[in-house]
Amino acid sequence: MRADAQRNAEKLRAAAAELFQERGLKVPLKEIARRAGVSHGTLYNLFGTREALIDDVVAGLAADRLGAAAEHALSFEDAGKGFAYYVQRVCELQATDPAVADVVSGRFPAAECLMAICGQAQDAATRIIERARLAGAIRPDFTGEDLLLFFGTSALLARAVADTAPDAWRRQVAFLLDGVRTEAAHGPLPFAPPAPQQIPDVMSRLAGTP
Amino acid sequence: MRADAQRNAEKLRAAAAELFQERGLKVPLKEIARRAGVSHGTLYNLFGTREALIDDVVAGLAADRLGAAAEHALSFEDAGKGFAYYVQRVCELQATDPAVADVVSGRFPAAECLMAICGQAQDAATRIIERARLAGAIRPDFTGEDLLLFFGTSALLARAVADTAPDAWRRQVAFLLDGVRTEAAHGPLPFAPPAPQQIPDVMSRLAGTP
DNA sequence: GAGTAAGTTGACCCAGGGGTCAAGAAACTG
DNA sequence: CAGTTTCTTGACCCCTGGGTCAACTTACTC
Repeated sequence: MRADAQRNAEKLRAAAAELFQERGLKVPLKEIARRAGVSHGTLYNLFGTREALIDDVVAGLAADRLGAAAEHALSFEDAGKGFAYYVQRVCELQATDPAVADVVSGRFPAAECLMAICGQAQDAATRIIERARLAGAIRPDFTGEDLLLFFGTSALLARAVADTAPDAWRRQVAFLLDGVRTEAAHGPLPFAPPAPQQIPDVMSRLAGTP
Repeated sequence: MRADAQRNAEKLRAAAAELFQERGLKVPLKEIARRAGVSHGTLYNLFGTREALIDDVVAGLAADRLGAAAEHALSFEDAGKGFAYYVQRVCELQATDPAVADVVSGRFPAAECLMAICGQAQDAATRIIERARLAGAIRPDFTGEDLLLFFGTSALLARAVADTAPDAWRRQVAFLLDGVRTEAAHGPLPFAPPAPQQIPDVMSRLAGTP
């Protein structure tokens, strides 16, 4: 590979990393090229497909973060607390990084590494749930699939509220946790709900252009 | 208005009603015209904007359904049961009719009648929640805004699972209800979770082209 | 410092959706 | 039935995004 190609690939990786993190994995490729200061032809030339770029730029990072979350969750003495930590942490990652949200949601089935990560995350989730269930901390009929669906909706919510009420998703997480754990008590809710006048904005983002 | 224009408007209303119900309120207008057997120019001519068409075709229907749900919810002796009914019923409406889902989500802020309905639904929700709270059936920190956000995510989930696991959303509703009510007991979950092999499909729909 | 291989560019193609409008067709009206 | 008004049509414009490729530039090699 020629030196200038190497440089361009680097510029493209940097631009992609930025844009993926800002706006998710389906940012227009031409925009990535623009930010990298390079023709979009070059992007296609060096990476071929969006999936390859994603695998190259995002996969490792996402794997690290999700892996760390799972590991930490399993290190808790209290399996129930570990479970709660995991759910919150993954949602937090999704909220702070749209790219991670897209990874967890499996939005790009064609990106190989990414799907592998997705699978690992799912396995981790299953283990964490199983552990909490055996400890009697969560209802026995809660499954990994339930959690994944929740993550999917939570990712969308987090993105929808990001500019308006960036912590609104935390309340939904709290409802889920309270709906799933066996202990009766409701903990106090984190943060206030969005103000009524924020709702139209948030709702339209939720359903609108993702 | 000329007789043929009247006829065409009727054909367009019918086609729009069908397509809105099948695929939600952001179906391409040209497709509506195509199904009506009419040029898209005629659609623009007779209705002007998508919002006008929506107001004309969907608003009344949605208002009726949501209104009936609210009314029935308030007719329950047990305020907590009324609340649970309302949440389930609204989600059910969203699941069976993408158009209603879009109405509840406020996806089209420019459609006047529709926004009015949205406001009414919100008021109803607030009343139902307030009643349940006063009866001590739900946690006191749960608000109408929380419920609306939940409806927003639930609409997306229901649509995502529609073809694959059409009742998967019911479990998330159950988690919410259990997370929100003051009684300790978890009811049995409605339906099984989606099968693991269904998850990729569902997740990609959740995040994918809405 | 040529010659050659490698890489870059931007004009170009496509599809899909929103929207407009001059010309032609159809329905009323007297 | 002719004249007038209303309505319809489909070609046309816009835009965004994905993707390709011939012609040009640049870097490496001898």
